[in-house]
Amino acid sequence: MTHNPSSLSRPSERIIEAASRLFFRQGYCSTGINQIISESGVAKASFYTHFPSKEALAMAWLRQREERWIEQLTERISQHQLTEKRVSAMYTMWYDQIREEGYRGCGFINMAGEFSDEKSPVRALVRDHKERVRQVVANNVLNEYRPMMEPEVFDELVNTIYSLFDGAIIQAQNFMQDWPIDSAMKTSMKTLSHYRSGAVL
Amino acid sequence: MTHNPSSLSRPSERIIEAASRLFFRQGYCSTGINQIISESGVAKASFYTHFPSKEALAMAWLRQREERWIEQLTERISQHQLTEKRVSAMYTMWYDQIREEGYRGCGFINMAGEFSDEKSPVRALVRDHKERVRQVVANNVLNEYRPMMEPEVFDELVNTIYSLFDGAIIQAQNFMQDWPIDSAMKTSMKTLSHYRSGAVL
Amino acid sequence: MTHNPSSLSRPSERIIEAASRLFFRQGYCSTGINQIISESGVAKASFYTHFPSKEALAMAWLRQREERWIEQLTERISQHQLTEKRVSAMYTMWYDQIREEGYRGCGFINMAGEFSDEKSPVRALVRDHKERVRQVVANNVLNEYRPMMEPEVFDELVNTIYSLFDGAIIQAQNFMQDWPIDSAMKTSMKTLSHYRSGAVL
Amino acid sequence: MTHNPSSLSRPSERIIEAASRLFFRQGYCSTGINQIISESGVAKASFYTHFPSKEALAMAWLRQREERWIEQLTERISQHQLTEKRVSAMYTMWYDQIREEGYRGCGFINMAGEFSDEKSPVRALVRDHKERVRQVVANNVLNEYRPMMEPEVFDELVNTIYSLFDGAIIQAQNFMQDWPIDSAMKTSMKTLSHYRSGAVL
DNA sequence: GATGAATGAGTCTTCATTCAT
DNA sequence: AATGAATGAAGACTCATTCAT
Repeated sequence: MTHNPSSLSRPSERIIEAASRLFFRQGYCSTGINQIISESGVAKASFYTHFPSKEALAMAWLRQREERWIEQLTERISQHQLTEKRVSAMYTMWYDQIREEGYRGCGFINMAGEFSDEKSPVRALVRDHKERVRQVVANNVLNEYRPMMEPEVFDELVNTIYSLFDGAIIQAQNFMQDWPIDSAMKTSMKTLSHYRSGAVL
Repeated sequence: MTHNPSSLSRPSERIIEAASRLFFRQGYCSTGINQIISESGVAKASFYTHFPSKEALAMAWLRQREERWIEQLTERISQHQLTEKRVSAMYTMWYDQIREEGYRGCGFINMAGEFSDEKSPVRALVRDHKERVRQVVANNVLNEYRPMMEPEVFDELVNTIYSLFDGAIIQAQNFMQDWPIDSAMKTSMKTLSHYRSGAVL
Repeated sequence: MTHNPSSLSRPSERIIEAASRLFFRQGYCSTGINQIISESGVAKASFYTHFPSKEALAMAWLRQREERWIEQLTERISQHQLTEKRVSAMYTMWYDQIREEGYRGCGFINMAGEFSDEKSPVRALVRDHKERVRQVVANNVLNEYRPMMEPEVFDELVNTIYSLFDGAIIQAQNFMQDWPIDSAMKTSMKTLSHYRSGAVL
Repeated sequence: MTHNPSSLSRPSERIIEAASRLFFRQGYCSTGINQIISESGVAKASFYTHFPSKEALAMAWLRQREERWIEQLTERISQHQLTEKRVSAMYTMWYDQIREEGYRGCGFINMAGEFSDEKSPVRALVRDHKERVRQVVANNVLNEYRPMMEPEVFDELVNTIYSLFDGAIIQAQNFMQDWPIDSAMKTSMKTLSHYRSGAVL
């Protein structure tokens, strides 16, 4: 019966949807509660019946983003059997993002940058996210390689691929160009083949 | 009458000194003008006689930081002849930083994260800085390798080393641990040897 | 399912019980509806089915407090026959209160202080309470003295004893010490003996 | 050159003047910063350049009131030599107040009632004020009696007179009538004569 | 060059209350 | 009778900036 323009019926969903857009594009500090409520079409007090604080909303958003992000990542990866294809699937995810209007890099990293206290729960969320991505790299992307080498060597490989990935995201955000992604993908491929060939042992 | 060691004579220096500390540790948005003037001991109006705006102060700080940073980087690098030693000199610079109380990653990247408009002059400064670091990698660190390979291959090498470096900084900030630095250094070394051995041709 | 000792079955009772605690300890203005409903375990809308407004709740609480207070006072007084003992019974009631954690003086007086409009029904309730206490002093405490003196002298005695009592309560709250109670009790005793001896006639 | 309607040139004075009126008449909680700034004609931010918080303003007001109050009290007392006249001078001060539009009792007591935490600096101010009044009673009002009796007896007398005084103020506020003042003054006089006649030794 | 005072617009959050179910 | 959701108005306070001296 309710058909408002933002198309999401439940207020808390509309709030998160607005926060998602605004926190990601403008940053946490630069986005005020006023903007969030005006764009989500709820009253200020209504906002606070759904979220105890602005920070709590940020965390709700990050949790949702985490869920969807991991879901999308694993789904894309699972469409390939070959490890190399899986690695490149990770990067093509970013290719799509980077082309969107107003690319802003990794939402998690950006949020962490605005919470200087490393004990902040937001920082913990970001750490958890990054750790989970690392696990996806280990268990879903590179798992085929695990039996081929010593555990510490495998861990080293995982860390390398993962660091290349993160560095590329940052640099792509910084330069607003593709080459960091390309470069990291190429290096990742070479690294893979070297580890596979046993050159690193 | 006040002669503590950190008190600098000229107001504008004291302001930048305070901004340096506060912008880096707390972030740009989370640091108010009031805190800056109170910690630098100047009157509010005096601040605005030295800097036209908060953003201008941020830029002045970044320019100073850029200068000192490149200076320190090139100096450390120039103390070694061997390329491998030079690469490891880059990383040891971060080892020192990461151990300081309240490590906050790369000040430039963090600032860029708070200026969402990619056309902002602050963003330009950050891009310039990162580009300049890339040039240091190419001209001061890896220059010995340049004649050994095709230009595009050399560029690829530079990008790889540089991306590994940036990724490590981010992840060290995120996890507040050493391993990303270690991992990136190791991978850098291997990458070097592979490129040197011509395996990548 | 929740069966803690302080949980009362009927919602309106639980609400008054919470209000009693909170209004008394924190004051009327400083206590929000939210805290009252959260501590009484009822929904916000349920609160308003039982009480038309926050002020109405305050009045309900004061009425209950009035009832219990007078009841307790008269009961304590009635346990003694001697007028002096009865007077001291009034004060020992406060001795017990003053030793409780977070003594806050007279709940009625404190409420009156937060309702600046003297025409407010809350103010009327407080006036009624104080008048009733005065009547207890006249009819239950000092009644033995009434036939001994002219009516206006008796009224004077009643007012004196009662004012000493109220002054002591205020000062005990202010200084958080016993001496005002002690002092007022002593003076009350002396006053009694003087009036009895006819010195005041 | 500046002749604004509120006639006080300096903003901080205008703010305290407004606060004085509003805090006293409406109470602390019921008076918002917005009302204070609108009635004193300063911008919100200007308020906060003069006072760090609402509570700090309340304290500034109480300090000013304390000063003026003690000043006025001692001056009135000093106009009489006879102890009985001095005591009655204390009470006539209240007679004047009580007749003003919107009598609200003792500003200090009312403030204390709104700060439930007895460790609050406001509470400390109120305690200090009341203690100072007690000292005025001892040193300026009853000092003539001091050599006539044992120290503890004198203290007892002081406490009694002072408690009668405070009780009268509260009750006058409560009933909005004169009789508590009359009654307390009469009792004070009798108490004086009894102590003087040595009846209490 | 330096400064204390002033400011409009904004910050996040809470208020007591009402509505639809 | 009970409730989860919604709200306009107000709460205290901070923002980066400007002005008169």
